[in-house]
Amino acid sequence: MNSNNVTIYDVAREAGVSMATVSRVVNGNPNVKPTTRKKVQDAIDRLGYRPNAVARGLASKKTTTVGVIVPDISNIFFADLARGIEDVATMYKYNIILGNSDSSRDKEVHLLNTLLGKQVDGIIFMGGRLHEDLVEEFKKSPVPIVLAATLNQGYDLPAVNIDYEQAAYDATQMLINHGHDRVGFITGPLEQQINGEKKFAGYRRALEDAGLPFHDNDMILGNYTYASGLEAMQKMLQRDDCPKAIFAGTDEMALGVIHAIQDAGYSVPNDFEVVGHDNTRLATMIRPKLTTVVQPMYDIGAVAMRLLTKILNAEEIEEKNVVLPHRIERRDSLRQD
Amino acid sequence: MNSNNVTIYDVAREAGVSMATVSRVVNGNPNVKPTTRKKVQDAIDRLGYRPNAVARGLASKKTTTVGVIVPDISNIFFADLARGIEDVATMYKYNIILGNSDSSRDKEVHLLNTLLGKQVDGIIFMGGRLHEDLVEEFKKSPVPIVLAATLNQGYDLPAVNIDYEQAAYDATQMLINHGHDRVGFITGPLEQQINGEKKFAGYRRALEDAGLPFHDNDMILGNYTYASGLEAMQKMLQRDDCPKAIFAGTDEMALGVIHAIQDAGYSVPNDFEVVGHDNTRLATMIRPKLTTVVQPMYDIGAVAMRLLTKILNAEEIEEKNVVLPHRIERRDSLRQD
DNA sequence: TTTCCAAATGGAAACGTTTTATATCGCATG
DNA sequence: CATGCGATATAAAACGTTTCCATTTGGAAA
Repeated sequence: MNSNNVTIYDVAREAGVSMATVSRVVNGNPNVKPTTRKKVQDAIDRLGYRPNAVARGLASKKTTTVGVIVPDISNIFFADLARGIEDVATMYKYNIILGNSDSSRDKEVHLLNTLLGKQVDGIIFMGGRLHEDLVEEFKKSPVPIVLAATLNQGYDLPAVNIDYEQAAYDATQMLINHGHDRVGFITGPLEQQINGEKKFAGYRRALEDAGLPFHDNDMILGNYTYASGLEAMQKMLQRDDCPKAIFAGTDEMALGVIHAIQDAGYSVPNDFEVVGHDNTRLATMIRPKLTTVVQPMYDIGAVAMRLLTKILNAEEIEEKNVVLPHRIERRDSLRQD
Repeated sequence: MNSNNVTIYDVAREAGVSMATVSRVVNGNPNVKPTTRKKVQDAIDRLGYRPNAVARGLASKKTTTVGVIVPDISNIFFADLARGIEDVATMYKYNIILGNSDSSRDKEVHLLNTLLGKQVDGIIFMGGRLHEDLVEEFKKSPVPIVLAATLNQGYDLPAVNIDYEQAAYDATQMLINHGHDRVGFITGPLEQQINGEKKFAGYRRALEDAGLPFHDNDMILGNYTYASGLEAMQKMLQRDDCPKAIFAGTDEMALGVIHAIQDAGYSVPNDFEVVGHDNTRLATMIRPKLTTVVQPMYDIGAVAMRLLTKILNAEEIEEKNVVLPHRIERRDSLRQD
C-alpha cells in the first residue's frame, strides 16, 4: 500500500490522458477542461500519486528549497530567527535546509557549497563576520543570498538588520541619563563587526556626546555566554572605580552580569543598573526583569525570507538593505525615572 | 565566472573520458586508474564542476537529506535536540530539512507529505502526541522514521527517549526524602502521553511508595512556558495547605515557579524546594541554581540520527527502542542533605 | 607469440518530471 | 459547407546524474 513509486505516467494511463496533461493538473495550469481535470484528479486520488519533487527539480531547475546557514541553532537568538525564516518560507511553499556553521570559515564555505550542490533556490546567511573567502564564494553563487542579522562587508548583499550603532547609543545614553558618569560595556569579540564597529561606536558616541571620557577598562569582552557575562562582571566588581551602570551586548551576558552583582551582595537596580540587548525570552525570566534593547529576531528572519522570495520572484524591491526599527524595553533592572 | 551549469558531460569532454568515468571519480569508485583519476580531477578543478545533487538524487534514488519535524525550533529544548541531529547528520554527510509543526496534526501530516515528496531518505519526528492520522501516514511511509524524545503509540517505530516515569519518580522521591509530605506537580497537558502517562505515573508511584496520598489539587497543568509555571505557582501559593516542594515538568516552568515563590516573599530553598526537568541551559541561569532532571537533549537528537543512519545503511540494530540514562543534577534549589 | 582474465573504460538506458512545439477538437463565421 | 481560430491535448526532448552491460586494454601465464 506504499503510495510509493506511482509516477505521473501511471496516472496518465489510468486517466487516459498524456503526462503533460497530468502535469498541468498537478501544477494548477488553467488550460485544462474541467471534465479532464476531474478525471485526472480522480486517478491521482485512486493511485495515491505524490509528485516527485526531485524529478520536478531537475526538469524545472527549481527546488522550492532554500538553504539557511546559522552559527548555532541551539542558541536561542538564532533559533528565533530561524523560526521567522521558516514560517515565511512555509507561507511561500518553500522548505529550508538548515546547517550550523559554528561561525567557522571552513564550515561556512563547505556548507555553502553543499547547499549550492543541492540546487537550493536561495540562501539566507547568518554569521558574526563575513570572511573574505566566503565573500568570494558568495560572488560566485548562482542563486541569491540574503544576510540576516549580519552586517554586509565588502560585497553588497541584501541584508536585514537593526541599527546596532544607534541601539548601543540609546542604551548607553539611557544609563548616562540616570546619572552615571561611567558605563561598563560587556560584549562579544570585537572582530565581529557588530561589536567592534557598531555597538562599540554607539557606546563611545554616547559617552562623547555626554562629555564623558572613554575608559579602556570599562569594556570587557566575552563570548556571548552567561558564564562569560558573569565572569566579566566579577572581574569588574573587583575594581574600586567599578561602573555602576552596565550595558551588556546580549541578554544572556546581561543575566550573568546581574547574577554576578547579586552574588556580590549588591542590588539591581538600587546599586547597579543593567541594560541588555536582544530582548530574548530570557529578559523576563530573571529578577529583576531586564531592561533591554529590542532586536526583533523573529521579524528579522521573517523579513529576510520575504526579501528572498521577492528576489526569487523578480518582484520590485524598494530597498535591499533593510533596517528594522529597534527600541528599548524598560523593565526593572533600571530604576524608575 | 559562475561555476554554474557545467555538467558531468563537460568534464568528460574536457578530460577526454566518458561520463561514466567522471561519475566514478566523483564518487570515489576504486576502479579508475590513478592517471585517469588525476586527469579527471584536473578537469573538474579547471571547470569548477560541482555535481548536481538533484540529478544525482533522481538517478540514484538517494538524496542524502533527512527530514526533521519539530514542534517549535525556537523552543530551547527542541533547538538542542535539532543541534544533536544536525551534528550527526553532517558527520554522515546528510543534510536536514527542518519543519515546525506547532504540534498541529494538520501541519504534521502536511509536513510529512512534503518531505516524502522531496524524497528525503528518512525522517526524525518530535511531537508531544502521535495522532492516529499521523500514525496512519507513518505506516505508509516508504522511508524509515525515528522518534526523538517522543513516545511510541500504537505503532512500533524506532525511538530514542529517557525513562520519564522513573525520572519523575526519582525527582518526587528526592523531594519526599527531604521531609515533605506534600509535593506539588506542575507540568504540561496530560493529553501528552509524556505527562499523562509517564511523569504523572512516576509522581504518583513515588507518593504511593512513601505512603503519601495523592491530592488532586497538588497538580496544576500549564503549557510548558515560564508564564504558565509562574501562574500555576501563584495559584498554588494562595492555598493554606500549599505544598512546600514542587516538581516542575520543565525547567522553564520551574523558573516561573521559583520566581512566583520569590515574588511572594519566600525563599528557595529555605521555604520551598524546587526540582525541574530537562537541564536546559536555563537551569544555571537562575538564583538559586536549579536542581533538575537531566534529559540529554543533544544526545537524544544525536542518537536518533545515528539510529536512522544505521537503518539507512541496513546495519545491525541491537535495540530500536533506545532508552538513554537520566540522572538528577543537584543544585541550590534543593537544601543540602 | 598467443591466450586469458581482471581491470579500466565507454555507451546508453534509466530516473520522473517540465516544457516546447505540434496536433487535434469544436464551434462560430462567412 | 468550408475556413479559421482559440482552447485543449499530445509527443518528445530536455534536465544531469547513476548504473548496468558491453567493450577495450594491458599484462601475466602458457
